[in-house]
Amino acid sequence: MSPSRATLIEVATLAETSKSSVSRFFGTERNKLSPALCERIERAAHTLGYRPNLMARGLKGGGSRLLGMLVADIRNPFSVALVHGVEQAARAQGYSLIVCNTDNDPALEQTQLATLAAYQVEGLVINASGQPEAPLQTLMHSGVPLVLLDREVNQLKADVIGLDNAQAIDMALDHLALQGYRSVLYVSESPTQASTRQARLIRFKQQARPRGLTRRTLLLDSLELEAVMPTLKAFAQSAGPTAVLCGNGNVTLALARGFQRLGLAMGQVGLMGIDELDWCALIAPGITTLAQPTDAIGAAAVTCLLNQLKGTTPATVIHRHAPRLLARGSTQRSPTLSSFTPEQANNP
Amino acid sequence: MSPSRATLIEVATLAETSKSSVSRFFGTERNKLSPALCERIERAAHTLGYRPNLMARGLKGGGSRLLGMLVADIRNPFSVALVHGVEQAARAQGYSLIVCNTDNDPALEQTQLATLAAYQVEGLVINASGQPEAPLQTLMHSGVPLVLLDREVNQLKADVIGLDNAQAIDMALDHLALQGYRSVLYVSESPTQASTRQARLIRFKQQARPRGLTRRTLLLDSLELEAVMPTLKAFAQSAGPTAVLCGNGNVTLALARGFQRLGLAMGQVGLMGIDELDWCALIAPGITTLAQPTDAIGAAAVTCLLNQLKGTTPATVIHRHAPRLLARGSTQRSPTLSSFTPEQANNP
DNA sequence: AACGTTAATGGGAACGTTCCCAACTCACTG
DNA sequence: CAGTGAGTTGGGAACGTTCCCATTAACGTT
Repeated sequence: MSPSRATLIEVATLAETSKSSVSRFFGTERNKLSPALCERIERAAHTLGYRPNLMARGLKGGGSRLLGMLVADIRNPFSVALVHGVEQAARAQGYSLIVCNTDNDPALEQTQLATLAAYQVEGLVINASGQPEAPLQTLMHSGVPLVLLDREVNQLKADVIGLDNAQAIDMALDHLALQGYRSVLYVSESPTQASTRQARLIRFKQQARPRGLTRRTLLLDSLELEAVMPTLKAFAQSAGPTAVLCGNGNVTLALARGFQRLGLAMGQVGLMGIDELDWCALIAPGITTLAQPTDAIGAAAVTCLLNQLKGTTPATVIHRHAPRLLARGSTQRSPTLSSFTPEQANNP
Repeated sequence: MSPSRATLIEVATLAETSKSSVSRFFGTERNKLSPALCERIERAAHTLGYRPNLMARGLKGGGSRLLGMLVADIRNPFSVALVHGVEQAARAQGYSLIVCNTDNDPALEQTQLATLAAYQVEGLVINASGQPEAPLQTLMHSGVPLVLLDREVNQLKADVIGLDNAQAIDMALDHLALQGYRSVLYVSESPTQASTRQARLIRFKQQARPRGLTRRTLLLDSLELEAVMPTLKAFAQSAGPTAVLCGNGNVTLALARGFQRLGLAMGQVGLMGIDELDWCALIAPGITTLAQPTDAIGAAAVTCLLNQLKGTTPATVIHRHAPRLLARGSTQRSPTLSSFTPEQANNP
């Protein structure tokens, strides 16, 4: 009834050879086989529809060819872009990716980590939501290669790959200053858990004044409109040409809502965000953003992982990637009167 | 140096018992063990930091506790929402999910399918990008439970779970008619590959006229603005209050761009989309959408899969889920003059 | 002609589990 | 007091691979 999957041995029998040879054929030693045998095996495998059982392979030293990835929030488009980059790079190297979402829940994160480990992944890409220092320490100690993506974990001495946050903040401030804004409000979600948020916030505090900008910050536990409005309202009425800088995509969304609710004209009050989103070019007059090179970051993570696996360090992996500035109308103080089009908005 | 993972046997030795008992402890037969033994094993496992090797378990009949999911386009927010729903439900049932993205590439789809099968997944959730009929047929035949998500596959006799497309189109048409539009343009990506697109298109063609609506369709191979503009321009100038209905989220994005480029006022020319997106409430005056219950759909898929696994069919799984109408300004012909706010826009 | 040397193959033992079956211990029954 | 049965426990054989080592054949070299 159910002709459950063919096995190595069945192929061997049909090809009139031994399991060793068939194993070699599907492994890395195909060149050690005579052309004749190769062809017999090929044919047998094909008629039986044979596919190696990766579980069995993973069991015996051959390696599971599996990479694990932990994502803090799979519904965040930025995270998804990272997943996409990592998956693509992994596939290119012959690895599969098992993705676990933690929904920003540190407890769930621990569970998922255990699960990933249980599947004998050969390497782990971690976009942490909490600070799972202990379990990761254990994992590293037991020889599992490990790369942190976007966010660091406290004391953990591991490779971290992500945006060059300092450069990003600098670029943002330079752009805002150049556009004539004199006072900047930096809005971020609570930076206690995520290293990236801290790094950006600190850099902002250091670098605003040297550029002649008055600075102010707003740290949010919730992105509800109610949490945003009072500060935004007060800030919009304060002195000097003012601009708001958003620490990530979610914040940009929240503030775009805030602007709309207050009837603020983007540009007149500047609005700029880190992370590029589908709709940023769409909302008139277009929201200026710093786009992260997510595919490159994902690929770098995989490269880094495989380097660790091989023990070699052939190509240097770039840990801090530069963002790309997409300048649009939301940081232009006096809008050109020509009608706005997405095309114009997409070009810096 | 690397105290690689503890094994069942090591735990058994430390607990001074047999591997059978330890296996029972971590399996489903813990109740067959005496409390004393349980505690010894518990302690031993804890001091050794033991975690069962799921690869080994998967090898011997115990089941891999792995579910596979194939996603057509992981960068589509709708797909991600489905992944989230499936993952959540799977976890609740003690299963892990391995997600493979096919980037809408049928060739890649075949590869990924093979990979998933190679990992001995216990069940498969397929959001097809092509028509991988043959490989799926094989898979089903070899006893792997299988559920199609959102899209059907030609001749394949398998459960399909997704939106009630007919109801969705009916709801959209009802809404548009009620709002006073008389002529509707339905825009969809090429419906050759995706059953969902076909179903919606057909229903639209059937149901528009009975509601007194003049109908027109636009099928797109590309979502580039150039492909959209001519038809949109012509349609906007045609007779009767006109409205555009978008077949999915991507199309909604493309048409929002088109409206903007032409300087069309949303509402005056209606705009409505299937799939809810972050920014639909944000773009003044808010885009009316039909939201899919993605979590419910994902959960239903898992339930369906597990029913097949158990052989029982306890609870009936709803295959056709109803959408939820989010009425906003983009389908309101004469905008109320009160200032637009997202809050108002979110309530039907 | 006897001897390495290399290339191509085959046979078994692992890998860490689960599952089947056997064995042992009790407490009860007849 | 043997016999039955349930409740526990242990021993071994799988599962489908890979890897190590042994074997064979073929080919030069001395």
